[in-house]
Amino acid sequence: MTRVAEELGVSSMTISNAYNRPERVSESLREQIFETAERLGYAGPDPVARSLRRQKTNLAGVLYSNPLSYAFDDAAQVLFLKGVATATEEAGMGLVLVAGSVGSSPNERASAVMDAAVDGFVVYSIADDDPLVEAALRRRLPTVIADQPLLEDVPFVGIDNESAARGMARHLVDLGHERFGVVSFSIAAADRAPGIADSRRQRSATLRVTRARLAGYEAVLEAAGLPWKDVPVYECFGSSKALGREAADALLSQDPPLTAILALSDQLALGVIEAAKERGLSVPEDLSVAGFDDVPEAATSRPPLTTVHQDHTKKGELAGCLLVAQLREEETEDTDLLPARLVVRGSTGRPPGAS
Amino acid sequence: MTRVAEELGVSSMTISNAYNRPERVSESLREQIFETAERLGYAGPDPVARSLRRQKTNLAGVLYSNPLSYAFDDAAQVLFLKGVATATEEAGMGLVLVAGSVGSSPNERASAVMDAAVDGFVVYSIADDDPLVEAALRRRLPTVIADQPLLEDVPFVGIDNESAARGMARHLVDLGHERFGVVSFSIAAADRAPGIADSRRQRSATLRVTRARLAGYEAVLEAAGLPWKDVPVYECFGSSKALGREAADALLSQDPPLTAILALSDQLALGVIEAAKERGLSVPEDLSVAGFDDVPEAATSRPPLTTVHQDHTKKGELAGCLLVAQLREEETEDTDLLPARLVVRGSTGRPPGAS
DNA sequence: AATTCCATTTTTAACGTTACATTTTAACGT
DNA sequence: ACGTTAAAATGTAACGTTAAAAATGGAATT
Repeated sequence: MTRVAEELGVSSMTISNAYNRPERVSESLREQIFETAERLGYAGPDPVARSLRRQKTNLAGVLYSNPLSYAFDDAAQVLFLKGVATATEEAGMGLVLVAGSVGSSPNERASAVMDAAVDGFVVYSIADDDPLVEAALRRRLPTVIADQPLLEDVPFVGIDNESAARGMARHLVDLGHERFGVVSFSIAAADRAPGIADSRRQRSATLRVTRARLAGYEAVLEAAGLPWKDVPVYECFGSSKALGREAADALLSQDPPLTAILALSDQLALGVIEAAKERGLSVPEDLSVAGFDDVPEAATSRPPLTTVHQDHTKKGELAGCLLVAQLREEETEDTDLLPARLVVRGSTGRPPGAS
Repeated sequence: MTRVAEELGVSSMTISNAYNRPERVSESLREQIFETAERLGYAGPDPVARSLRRQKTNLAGVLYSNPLSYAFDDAAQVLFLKGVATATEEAGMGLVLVAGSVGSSPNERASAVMDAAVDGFVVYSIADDDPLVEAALRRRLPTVIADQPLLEDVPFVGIDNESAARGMARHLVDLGHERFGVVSFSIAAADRAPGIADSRRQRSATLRVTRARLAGYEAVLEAAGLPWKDVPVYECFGSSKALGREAADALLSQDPPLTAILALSDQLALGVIEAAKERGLSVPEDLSVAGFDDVPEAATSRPPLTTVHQDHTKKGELAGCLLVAQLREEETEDTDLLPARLVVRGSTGRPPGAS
C-alpha cells in the first residue's frame, strides 16, 4: 500500500479510504488509486493486517479432535458442518477447519488451537479430558460445544442421548428381545485394541455421548430384568461400516446367539447388517439391528434402518448461530437440547421364534 | 504479551522466546512466564500478529462460487474436499472454506476472495468468466484450479471430460440406442429458467466441464449418424436428485420416446431414475440412464448406475499437494489429468425392441 | 471581507508479533 | 584477577493496516 501511496504522493490513509470508504475519496483520485494499484500489483488491503488492526478475523473455527479426513467419511458429520457453514455464511463469516490431531503430545495437539486465527470456536464432539478443549477455552474466545463435552458456562448444542437410547432399547424389549449385543464407538481414548469393553472400561468412559447412550440401554434392559453385565459391548475406535462388520464378527459368534444388536451409529449398524447377511442371517427375521443418527442412507439401505433421528444440519446451524450471537455479544441460552426421535424401519422385528 | 512482560519485568522478546524457542530461555524463567501468563489470561502469541510478522498464515483456502451448503450436498464435492484436507493437514496447514456467493455484484463476490487470510487458493470448479477467479489471481497467491476454468500458467487438476463423455456415449450407441436425451447441469450463468438449451445456449457455455462433456456426447452421436440438433439437452442449475426428476419430467414426454438419457452427474441421473420409475418405466429395460462421477451411492442404488468413474478424493489431494508444493516454491507440473473410466452397471442396456 | 461549512485529505498512534543484531550475565580455566 | 566462551536476555525495527482526530482548502453564507 505504501508503494501506491508514494507513487501518487498521497497518504496511506487515502488508499485505505479508497478501498474501505470510497465515498470519502474524490472519484478522480479513487480511480487513479485503483489504476496505480493494478499497475503495481497491489491487490487491496491485506486481510491479515486488517485483522490485527481490527482485532477480528471474521472467521469461525470448527474444532475436531481427529484428522479432518475422518469428518468427511461420516454423513452425520458432513451434515453438521453444512449447518455450521450455513450459519456462518449468513453472518458473513468464513469457516476454518481446525484438526487437533497432528501431534500426539498434548502440547502439539493444542498448538493447532493456539495457532488458529479465528474469532471463536465450534467444538465438535470431543472427549471430556481432551487437552484440545482446555486449549480452546484458554484462548477465551467465544465457544460453542456440540455433542460433547458438556461444560459449565459453555453454550452447548446436542440431544438427550440417554433418553433417545432408552427409547430405542424399549422398542426392542417391547418386540420381545432378550439377548442383546451392543456395538459402540469410542468409550475413551484409543489406548487399547478394539474389542469387548468390560464394566470397568465402561465406567471410565470419557466420551459423554457414548456414556449416555450406553446408560440409556442399560437402564431399560435392567428394568426388563436383563442384567447389563451379560450384554457384550464391543468397542470400535471410529464409526464406519468396516468397523461395524468387525464388531459383528465378534458378537455373532456368541452362543446362544444374540437376537438384537444395538449400534451407536448408523454406519456401524450398516456394517453389522452387511456382516450378518454374509453369515446367512436375515435382518430382521434372524437378527434385529438398530442404528443411531438417521443419516440419509439409513432410509434407503436394505432393509431400511431402525434408528434414532436427529437433525444434524440444524444442530450445526444452531451451533453456528450461537457462536455468531456470542460474537455479537448477544445473550443466549446456555444449553440447547434438540429433539431426537425413534424411527422404526425395517431392520428391527420380533425375535426368531416369537409369535 | 506486554502485560506479562511488564509483570515480570522482562522484555517482550523473552516472552516470545519462551513460547517459540523454549530452549533459549532458562527453565525457571520459562516456568514463571507460563504461570504469569496463565494468571493474566494470556493464551500465547496471537496468531494474527504472528501471521502479519511472518507474512504467512499457514492456511489454504478452498474457493467455491456457490454457497458452501451446496458443496456439502454433493458427495463428489465432499470427497474432493476430503482430499484437499488430507493434503493440507499433512503439510501442517489449516483449511479455510471461502464462498464467493454472498453478494451478487462482481465486487461483492470478489470481496470474499480479497478478505481471505490465506497463503494460497484451491479454486474448485468455477465458470470461465466468474470474477472470483480473476480476483483470486489478482492476489498473486499460489493457486491451483480444479476442474475449471483451465487457464494458462495456473496449475490444474481434472479429468479429460470430453474423452470420458465420448466413452459413455459410445457405450450407449453400441448398445443400439438411437433416441437420446441429455440432462445437464449449468451451461452458463443462471440468467434464465431451467429448460431445453438450444444450440445458441450451448455455444455460449462458460462452464468448461459442461462444454467438454456435451462436446464428447455430440462427437460420438454425430459420428453414429444421429444429428446432435435433434438431441434435447435439458439444463438444470445445480446437481441434485430433485433437479434430475424435474428434467426427466420434461424429457420423458418426448414423442417418440427417448431410449437413453445421459446425465452429467450421478445425482441428476439418480433423480431421472426415480422419475422414470414413477412413470412406470423400468430401467434399463424401457430406458437406459447414465450418470457421471461415480459417487459411492451409484454402486448401491437400484439399479446400480452406469457412470464415469473419477477419484474425487485423489483429485482433491493432488490439488492440495500442488498448492503446498507451490508454497514451498517447488517446481510442479502445470496440468495434471487424472484418469477416468467408464463403469458399466445395471442402469444401461439394450433399447426396447432390440434383440 | 469575514465567517461558516463541508468535502477531502493527513497525522498520529497503535494492533501483537518476531528476525536480527546486540548486550548482559554466568561459568570456567589459567 | 583476567580473558574466553557460551548462555540468557534485550533493543530495535519492521509487518500492513485503520480509528480517531486534526488539518486543509475552497465554496457558500452572512
